[in-house]
Formats: sequence, structure tokens, C-alpha cells
Amino acid sequence: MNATAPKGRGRPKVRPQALAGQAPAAREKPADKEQRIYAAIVDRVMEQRLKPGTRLPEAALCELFGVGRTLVQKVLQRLAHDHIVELRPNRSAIVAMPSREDVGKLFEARRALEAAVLPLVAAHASRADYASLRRQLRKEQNAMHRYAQSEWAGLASAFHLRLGELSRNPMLHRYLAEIISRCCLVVALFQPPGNATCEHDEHGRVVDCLEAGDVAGAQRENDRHLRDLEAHLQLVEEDTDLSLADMLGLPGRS
Amino acid sequence: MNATAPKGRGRPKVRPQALAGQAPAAREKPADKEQRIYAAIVDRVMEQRLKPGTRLPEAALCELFGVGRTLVQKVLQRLAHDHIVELRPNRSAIVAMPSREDVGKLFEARRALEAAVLPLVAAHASRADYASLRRQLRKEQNAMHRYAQSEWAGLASAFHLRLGELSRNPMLHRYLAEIISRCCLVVALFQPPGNATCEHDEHGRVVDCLEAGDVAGAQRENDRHLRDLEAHLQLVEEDTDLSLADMLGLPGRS
DNA sequence: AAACCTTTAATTGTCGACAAAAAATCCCCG
DNA sequence: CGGGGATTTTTTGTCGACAATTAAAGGTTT
Repeated sequence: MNATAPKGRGRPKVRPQALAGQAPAAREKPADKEQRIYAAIVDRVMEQRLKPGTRLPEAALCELFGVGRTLVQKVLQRLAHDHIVELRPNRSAIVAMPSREDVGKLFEARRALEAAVLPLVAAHASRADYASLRRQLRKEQNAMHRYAQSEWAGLASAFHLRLGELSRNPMLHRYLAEIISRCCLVVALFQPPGNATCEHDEHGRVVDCLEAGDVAGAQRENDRHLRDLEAHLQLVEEDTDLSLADMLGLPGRS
Repeated sequence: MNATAPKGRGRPKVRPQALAGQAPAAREKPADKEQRIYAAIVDRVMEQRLKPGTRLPEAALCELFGVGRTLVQKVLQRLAHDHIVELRPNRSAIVAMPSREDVGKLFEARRALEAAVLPLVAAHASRADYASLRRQLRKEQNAMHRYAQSEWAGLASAFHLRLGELSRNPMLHRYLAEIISRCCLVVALFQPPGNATCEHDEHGRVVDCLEAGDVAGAQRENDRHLRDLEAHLQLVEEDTDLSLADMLGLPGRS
């Protein structure tokens, strides 16, 4: 028996993957431990380093973050509530894998919610808010032109997230944040690397309309933008059903 | 020392209140235990038997439902995420007490969300759906005319909830459900008993517009209905701050 | 060689235990 | 008689322990 080909019985051991970036050096407030773990996982999902379908065993997370299972379970519970992870009974939690139907409903909800948010933004936003929005927009374009995709993906999401924040409504902001993080998941799932949607400053046009007081126009532009985004997804899914159907439909010659 | 006036030291014992209706007779699926507890508490809040500010100690819930603290904590976590209960560090969880500002934001979010949902309802609803909606409406009116307030409150909420369901969008449905349950909380908090808002079939008019294909009209009617509802709240709050201010402002003569 | 059964380890579900924090009471002192 | 601490009790925060479930590999039979 050698190490490369374990011949022992039972289930093969899975090696805990590198996930946590920073180790907890000094003692921290006990209340924020949970938030730290939650944020760490969400960030990894948003920047697409944690791909959909990745298993998240509790024990591994415990070691990585240096906490007990109770904390990890609480975090997983919250992540599951936000549909970031999928929680199956008596099975490992996995990063959520939305189905094709889910994606349709997800974007439908996003369009509806952002359309509902825009009037509030127009009503509440001050000149300084628009200025900071423009600043963020420039950073975004900068990243896009540098082909820094992973960074750009985060910034593009941040724009929409900021819109939710500018609505000055905590609940709508939270809902939008949840939907956007799910959309990042979908992009990671359906968009092979390198295929970035080259957007021609669609965000900028939304801000233009907003600042000019044209709410309906902003809604129209944003709706079109989101539909573009959805349409550019490569709707192919490496499903087990598909391969099984192939194997059954064609009598294998090997 | 007698039982009516405990003179022992330390914190006085709190008696667990009657909360759980049915005892778990036979063994049930372990997966649904959590759902049962969650639903039980939400129901009590919706029917306003659990009033805002009521303390919910974990140990009491454990005894009442016959489960360990882990389960209870999971449920409380979920309830807190939905803003049904408020979870303060190292303190008992209490049924949420939204502030006056929260109420404004809450109704703002509700108006925005329902307005966003209505077009989807009009797009997806079949004739049978409208029929069942009408049936529900009649039950609601019946309860109103019988002055069965607690029942009516539940049915009135159920109407809006059903609208979310008819949008055929699980996310928007869930968000609306969360907002509506919070609104029930608010009504329980700001509306003294017996003061029911006598609505003149405002729900019916929404359905009329919807069935006639007049989405904008439905949105207008619903928006007005919700503003009415908010306006009828008695914006008085028996706050500890208020009574304290009273005591400090007026030199007591007793 | 394919299907079935057995074995084994991984993994979650749930619980009680212990420590820490907070609140209410009592005691002491002015 | 009132105020400030010490004390006790309650209550939550967190953890490891044990049982139950699931998945995977090995072995066996046809």
C-alpha cells in the first residue's frame, strides 16, 4: 500500500481545501466571529473562487476557522437561508447550484426588485451620492479595460448593490443583496472563464437617467441591461441526467 | 416565605408561558421538528397571541416543545433572520418591536414589492386562480361582518400573501411573506384591540382591475389600500423612554 | 464481468455540560 | 429611608460527545 493509491477500505479521506485566508491572530469579540466566517465564505463565492457544487463539510470549516461546529452550523444555516449554499439532510452542504428554471425566476425577481428600487433611489439620492456612484463607475470601467475579470465581476455587482443601498430602505437593500449574490453564483456556474460580457457603459446610462430625474428611463435601461446579462449566459449545464441519457440512448461501443 | 411572594435571593423565576398547543404524541421525522416549532411561533405571532416584546427564553421553549436547546436556537436564528424576533447578545430573545421609523420603511418596502409583484400576477394567473382568490375574498368579508377580528386579520394578510404566491416567483413570494408577517407584528403593536380598519372591499377592487387586465389600476388601488392601512395605525408607543420622560418632566406628586 | 451485499469511514443531527454575561435581589452603609 | 455594591440566579454562547445516516470501497456470487 502506498500513499498515492490508498487501498484501505471505507470511504476515501477528503483533504480539507484551502479556504480561510487569514488566521485569527489575536482574540476577537465573540460576537463577530460568526460574521467573519459568513463574510469569508460569501466573498469567496462572489469572487468565484468557491465554485457551485463545492462541498463544505462542517469539520473542515471548523479546523479552517478554528471554531466549534455550533458556530459553523449557524453560519451554514444563514447561508442556506440566503440560498448561497444548499443544505441537504445528512449530507455535506454544498455551494448552491441553481437550476435553469431557478435562473429564470431569479432574474425575473431581480428585474422586478431593481425596478421597484429605482424610484426610491431617485427620491432619496443627493448630489454627493451621484458623485460617489460615478466614482465607483470609473473604477469599474478601469478594471474592465485592464481585463481584470474577477475584480470587475465584483465591482459590477457592487454597482447594483449600491443602488439598493441608496434606496435608503434596509429591507429592499437586503433583498437585493441576496439576489445579487445569487446571480454571482449563476454567472460562476453558467459562464466559462474568459467570456466576459463587454458592456458598453450600461450602468452609466442608468445613472444618467436617474440624475436627470427620468425614473422611467432608468427603469427601462436597467431592465434591458439585466436582460442582456441573462441572455449572455451560456445555457449549457453539465448535468448527470444528460450524460446518463446519452449513455442510454446510444449503445456504447467501448 | 410563602409561594405568592417569593423572598429568595437572586433573579426571580419566570414561569414558562403556555405556548405549545399540541404535544408530540408519536415520534416524528427528525427533519420536520424544526419546521413545526417555527410554524407554531409564527402562527402565534400572526394571530397576535404572542405580543411584541414578549420574552422567549430558550429553556422555556425547550420544555414546551420537548427538544434540546440546539433546535430552539436554530429556530430562533431563523425567526431573527425574518425579523419576527429580536436577538440581543446574552439576553433573552423577544418578539420583535419595530420602531416607528422601521414601520415607515416597512410599509414603503411593502408598497414597492407588491407593486412589483402585481404585473407578474396578471401575467401568470389563470381563471381558476382568480376564482380561488374570489372565494378567499368572500371568506374574508364574512369574518369581517362577524366581527371575528383575530380571524379576519389572518385572512386579510392571507389575501396579500396569495398575491405573492400567484406571481409564481418563489423569491418574491418569500420576501412578501416576510414583510407581511412583520406587518402583522406592527399591527399588533400599534393597534389597540377592537379598532379594526373597516375596509370597503379594497381587496376586491384590486382583483377587479387585475382580472380586467388593468395592471396600472391594480397597482394604484393596492398602493392606496396600503397607505390607508398605514395611516390608520395609532402611532402611539408605550415606550419605557416615554414614561421615563414623563416621570422626569413632571415632578411627581405621589 | 456485472450486480449485490458487507464493511468502514465520513458526516450530520441532537443533546447535555461548562463558562461567561446580565439582571435582579439583598445587604450594608450613609 | 435611599443608594451602591456584592451575590445569586437566570440565561445565553460555545464546545465536545454520542447516535444515526449516508457514501464509498472491497469482497462475493452468479
